[in-house]
Amino acid sequence: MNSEEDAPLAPRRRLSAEARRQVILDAALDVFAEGGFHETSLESVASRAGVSKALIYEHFESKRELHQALLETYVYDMLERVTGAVAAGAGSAEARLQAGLEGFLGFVEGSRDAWRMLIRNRANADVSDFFERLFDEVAQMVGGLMAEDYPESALPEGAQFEVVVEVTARQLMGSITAIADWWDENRATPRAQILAMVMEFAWVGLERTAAGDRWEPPTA
Amino acid sequence: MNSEEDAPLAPRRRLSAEARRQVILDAALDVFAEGGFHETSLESVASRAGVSKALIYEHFESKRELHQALLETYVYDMLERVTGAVAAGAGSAEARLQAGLEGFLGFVEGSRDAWRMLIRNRANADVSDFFERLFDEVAQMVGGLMAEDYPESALPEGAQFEVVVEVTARQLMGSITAIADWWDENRATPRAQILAMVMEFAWVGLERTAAGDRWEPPTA
DNA sequence: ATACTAACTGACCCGTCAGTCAGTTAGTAC
DNA sequence: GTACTAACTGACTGACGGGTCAGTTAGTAT
Repeated sequence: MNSEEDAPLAPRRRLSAEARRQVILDAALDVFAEGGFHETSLESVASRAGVSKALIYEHFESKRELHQALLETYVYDMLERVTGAVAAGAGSAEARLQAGLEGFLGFVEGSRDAWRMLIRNRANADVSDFFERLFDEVAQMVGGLMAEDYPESALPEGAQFEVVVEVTARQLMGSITAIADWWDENRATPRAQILAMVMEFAWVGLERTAAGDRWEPPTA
Repeated sequence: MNSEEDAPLAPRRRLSAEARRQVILDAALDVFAEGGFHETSLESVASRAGVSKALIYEHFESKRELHQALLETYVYDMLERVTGAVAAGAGSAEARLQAGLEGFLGFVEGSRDAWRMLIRNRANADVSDFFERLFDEVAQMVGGLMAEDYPESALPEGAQFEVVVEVTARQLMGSITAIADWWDENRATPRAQILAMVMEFAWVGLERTAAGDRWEPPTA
């Protein structure tokens, strides 16, 4: 137990509007990261920020707006990191995936609470909108990758190319978010190892799918 | 709009305790499948069941107990399907994964609302306990698979074998649940196609990881 | 000192919801 | 019919939480 005041716990009296707003945002991130939107009361945000609930309403119109302000901040941050990394990456799809992943893992590592807030609130409509945006990025990358090599002949019976892209991108995202989720609670593992494990599992499958390999049910 | 009464909407008057309990459970599954635990009121369960809220308390001690009764039912159902299929599957790991997947997809297809209830309530402690149980099954399978072939030399620097198993199993589960989630809202795609796409993406990576393939960062 | 403004609060309102209880009524037994 | 039981309900309570408002007080300007 630290008898010293933890930064946001005692920000006593009369800050500028700007500064107070930030204190509230930090407290809210903290609290929303622990539970879902509905499970979290504004009162708990207020007490975490060392401030009365009424003051929150001087800075935000509603609980939802406060929540969205947080999303906006971190979502842009994260999308930038990922798409920035992908765009800056060298030409090969493998290098681009790697770069995007590194950007993503960097975000999870650096903004632990923000990441928690996102996964703990997956059910929230605003949050799932965000994941959809991120998904679009991933799908575009996968689509680009597959468009290069994927032979018509590899399509499963009656399936459309777009469906294969979509499903593959969903799986990729599913495995990556699952690992980020796990990593968040097992920080001992260094980032480079996580990256290697994702690439081993996901890249291999992705590459072969993109190249048009088909899986045949083993004949019993 | 169907002017006929939809099954659970008009179960008028004086059922046996047994039968009424079932009506309530069905209604609850329906309603919990739409939103989270906290977002769903008992009043809405009651009106869905065509019954007063007080009656629910004749059959269940609390909202939580009702929710858990649902989980218990479907969780056992699902675990049985998956582990049963895995156990019954032929010897090869590939065949066992395929069988488990088929069991899983069969559950998602046949118990749509139950599956929705599970993913919409992922944040709920009871539900995540369930996913952990399912994960244990998957991890055991992956562990068994890797134990056969995985060469010591393939371990990333300083990583433990169990970590590689755990992370690989998490990725596998992540990609499978992501696809089930998508499939739930895109039923046009037949089950066999979903199966093929998972096997193409996930099995390939899994197999190679298990065999000890290592991913090397491309030299820039 | 006085006045002014903007940060800040305590106490309140009101809707919602889990959970309770005193009864009412449908079915059954005689 | 009467009596009994078990299914069932309406009207309630108490807690909680989002949102409001009439003020109070810290800082600043003159």
